[in-house]
Amino acid sequence: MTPKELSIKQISELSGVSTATVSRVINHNGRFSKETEERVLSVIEQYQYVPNMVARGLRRNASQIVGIIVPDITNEFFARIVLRLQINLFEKNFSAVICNTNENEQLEVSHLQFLRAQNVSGLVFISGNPSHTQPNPNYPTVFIDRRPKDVMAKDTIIIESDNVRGGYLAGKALAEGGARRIATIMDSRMHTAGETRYQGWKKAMEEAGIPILPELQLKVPLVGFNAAYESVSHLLKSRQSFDGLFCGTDWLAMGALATLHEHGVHVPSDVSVIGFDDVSIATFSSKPITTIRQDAERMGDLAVELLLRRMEGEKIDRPHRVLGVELVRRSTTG
Amino acid sequence: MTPKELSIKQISELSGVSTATVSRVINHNGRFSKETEERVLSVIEQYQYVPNMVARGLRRNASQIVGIIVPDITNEFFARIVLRLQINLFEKNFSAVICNTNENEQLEVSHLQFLRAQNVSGLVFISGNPSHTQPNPNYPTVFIDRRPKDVMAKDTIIIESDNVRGGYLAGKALAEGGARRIATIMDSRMHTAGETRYQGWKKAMEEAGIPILPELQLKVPLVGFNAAYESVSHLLKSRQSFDGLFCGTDWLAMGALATLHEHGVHVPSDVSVIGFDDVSIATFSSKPITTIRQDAERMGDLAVELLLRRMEGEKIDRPHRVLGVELVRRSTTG
DNA sequence: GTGAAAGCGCTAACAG
DNA sequence: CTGTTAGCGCTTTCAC
Repeated sequence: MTPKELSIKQISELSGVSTATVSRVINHNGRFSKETEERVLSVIEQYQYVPNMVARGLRRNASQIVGIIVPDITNEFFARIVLRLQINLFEKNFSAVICNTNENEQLEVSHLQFLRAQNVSGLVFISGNPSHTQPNPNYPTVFIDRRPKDVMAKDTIIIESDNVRGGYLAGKALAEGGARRIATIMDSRMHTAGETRYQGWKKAMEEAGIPILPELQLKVPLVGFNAAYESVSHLLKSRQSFDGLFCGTDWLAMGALATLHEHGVHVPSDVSVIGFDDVSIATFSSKPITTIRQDAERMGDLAVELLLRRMEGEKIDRPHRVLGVELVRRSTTG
Repeated sequence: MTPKELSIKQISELSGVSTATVSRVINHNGRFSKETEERVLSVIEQYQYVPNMVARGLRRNASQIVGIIVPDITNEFFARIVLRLQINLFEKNFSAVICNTNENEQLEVSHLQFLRAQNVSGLVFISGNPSHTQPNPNYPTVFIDRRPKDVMAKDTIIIESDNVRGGYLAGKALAEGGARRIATIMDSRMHTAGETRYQGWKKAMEEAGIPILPELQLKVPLVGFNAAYESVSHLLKSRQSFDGLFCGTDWLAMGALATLHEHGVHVPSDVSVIGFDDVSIATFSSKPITTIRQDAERMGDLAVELLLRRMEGEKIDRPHRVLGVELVRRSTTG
């Protein structure tokens, strides 16, 4: 079914040289004369010949493919990262195979196996765990957003936001806004990103002398609107009072805001709310959300840079990069 | 750099048979005994052997890769389609290479060439033009959302929403809401999706006996918030009065809503607004948007089904599929 | 500067 | 049922 493309063989015949020479010309490997080069190049141009990367990949044991593992491409924050990855990779002549895991470990394992079969040159985990398949060959890998659970080599490439600082900024803003009974709502899977945000928040609480009330620390299994909606709704019904809420993501904040609104709780006068990520909903929500901004684009850029360098076999000086975050004040805080 | 995986050769040695037999076992091609099968399978299991798809692809002239061309993965509507594509493809043992074109034809051509080099088995264009590279081999292809410009074979697979009806529903709703001076804001590139929406809207206008005022028909080069914001702002300043606005996408509606709000124009009492797509912002915007819902998921599912069938060489009975749309009433219409 | 030939990992005739 | 062999398109020694 797939149409037959013409091969290096035909090009070699058409230009009256051997395939070896054509290959050299294509790869700028020298050892050919100016004239042959021109001739070959013109034939290539004329016939719109495109070298078969699959064959090259087989021969060189290096496809030009990078696998990207992401929980959900539909999540804007991840999509923004993926977009940058794709753009940067393409510029360097790599293609990106995207795999959505939906946070499902089982699925992640299958994807990994699949990527292995595709002989990918490298791997990018966005907010994912590296699956623990025993003989998981050491592909050049970079982790974005979430640190791998397992203890890993010192030179593991990790790119993440300064989540501790993000949590801290959020907690501090809430405290300075006068909140004293502060709730949090976090992803219950408590990967490092969530964990560290929570740590930062705790630090801010300590500094402000605000007690951490266990009954106000919500955990949700899913990271979306509905989970927060229900969880906060439950909290409200249990008559726990609170005047501040730190949400692990903007969408969690959206869900919370919806419940709050329905229960007649006014934001920010009754309760101040802070999100995380700064995706577009934070700007355009009915009540624009005060949030912690992460630089998704920078993450994507950096990831490709480091991955490519690692693939070249270069030693990465600082494999663990922590990117700055920023508090963006909008309408959910006073 | 890429780690060396073990090959069919080693597996064959390990299990004391020829590579041919191993291959047969792997591919369920019969012609081997129950015992050899078990032995080979157990070796494969034990060593976690994964056949190299690159080599197989080379030999069979059919990679297990499908190329996806999409303007912008960051656009939720497209992301939702891509997600379904990826999930469905993976289920059938295909991987998806995502290429963002940012609506740039030049870039699209490069991507296509690249995919050609990767020897993809098929192509999915989401809202894209098939580039007009002359010797563009006939890869099995499906178009989603936007019809290719060029005249194409009768059996071209196209999956799109019933945009005419969508535009019609929007126009009708606006008219029934009492609007008489109705503006539109559309993508100026006027691909078929936008074009047909506009046609439907015109039809509704005619039916309602509402004149189409050229000065109220806005075109924007980009499909985002800012473009609409500025365009509508300009319209407002020019003192053209209008009481209805049909937007080509929800994000266009968002931008319009923002300007309207800033100029003290109340929605929906002064102006009714309708969007298109029904992405999440339509639900969660400060003013939930009345919009035309498209079924992105269904598009993705259908696309994979038809693409796979085409790749199998099957003849597709109805290659042009038009999916139903639905008016979702929210707060921007009375 | 150029070509012949081997081989990447796999599949598909073709023999037996 | 099983093995031998050729070859997919390309790169890469190794000769010349």
